[in-house]
Amino acid sequence: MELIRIYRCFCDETRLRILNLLAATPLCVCHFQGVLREPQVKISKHLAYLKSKGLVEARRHRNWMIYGLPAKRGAELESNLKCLQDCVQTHPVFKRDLRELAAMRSKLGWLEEVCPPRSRRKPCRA
Amino acid sequence: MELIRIYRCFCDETRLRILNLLAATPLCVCHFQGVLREPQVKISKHLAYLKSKGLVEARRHRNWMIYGLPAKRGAELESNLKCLQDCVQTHPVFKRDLRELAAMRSKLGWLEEVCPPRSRRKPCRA
DNA sequence: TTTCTATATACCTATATTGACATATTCCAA
DNA sequence: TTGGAATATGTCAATATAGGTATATAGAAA
Repeated sequence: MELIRIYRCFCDETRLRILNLLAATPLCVCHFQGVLREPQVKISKHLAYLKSKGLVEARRHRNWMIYGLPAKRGAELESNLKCLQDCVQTHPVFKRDLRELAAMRSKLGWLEEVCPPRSRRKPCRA
Repeated sequence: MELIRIYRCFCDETRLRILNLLAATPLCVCHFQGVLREPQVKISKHLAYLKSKGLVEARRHRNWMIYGLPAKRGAELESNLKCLQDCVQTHPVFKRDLRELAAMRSKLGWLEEVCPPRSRRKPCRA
C-alpha cells in the first residue's frame, strides 16, 4: 500500500529533515552534508532509501547527484508532504535546517543549476 | 520526536485500519476482531503498541477493554489523523472496514456503552 | 470455588532498519 | 591516464518490528 511506503519513509528523523529541505528546492548530496551535518554515507543511504520508495527522484549533473521531490506525486504523497510541512513549521531542528540552507544558497548563489561548475565556486562541503 | 512516534505507528496496515475505525468511535478488542478478521493476539499487540506510543487510550469496562483516540491530542497527531482520513477515503479496505463496523453497530445496537452487558447480547465476536 | 470470556504477555523466529567502516564507482580535470 | 571530488555500495553488528504459538491474567457468572 502506497500509504505504508510513505509512512515508512517518514519515520526517520534524517529522512524528515531531507524531505523538509527538498520541499524548498532540489539539492545535491553535498548540500545535505553541509546543512544536516551528518556523515556522507548516512545521507546517501537515506536518499537511496527514499528513492527506492519513490519519495524522491535523482538526476546526475556532472559530478553531482541532484535529488528532488518527484515531478508528479500521487494525492497521498502530496497530502502527507503538506501535512508534514505544517507540522514542522514550529520545530527548531527543521527551522534551523531551512535557515542553514538559505545561508548556503546566498553564499553560493546558485539558481536552477543547483551545483554550479567547479570553476566558479568552492566545493559545497566547504 | 513526537512526529516520528506518530509515523512509526502509521507504518503498519493493521494499525492504520485500527486508527481508521477509532476515528469513528471507541471500540473494544472484540469489535476489531470482528471487523478486521485478524487473530486476537495480533490486534492486541498492535493496540498495545499504539497505546505505548500515546496514539490510543484504553479503559476497562467490565470484561472489555475500550480503546479510543486520546481525549486531548497534540496538533501533530490531530493533523496527521485528519490527513490519514483524507487519504483513506478511497481505499477499498478501509471503506469495507467502516461498512463492517456500521453493520456490527446496527446489529448489536450499542451506544456509549460500547460493549453492552452480556445478558443483553451475543458475544461481540459472534 | 470453578469456569468462561475477553484480553494481555512470554517466547521464538524471521525480517527490516540503522549506523559505522571500508571500499567501489563515476565523472571531471590536469 | 592519473588523481581527486562526489557519491554509492558491501559488510557487519545492534536493535526494532511483526507474526505465530502457548500461556497468563482479570472480571463475571455459575
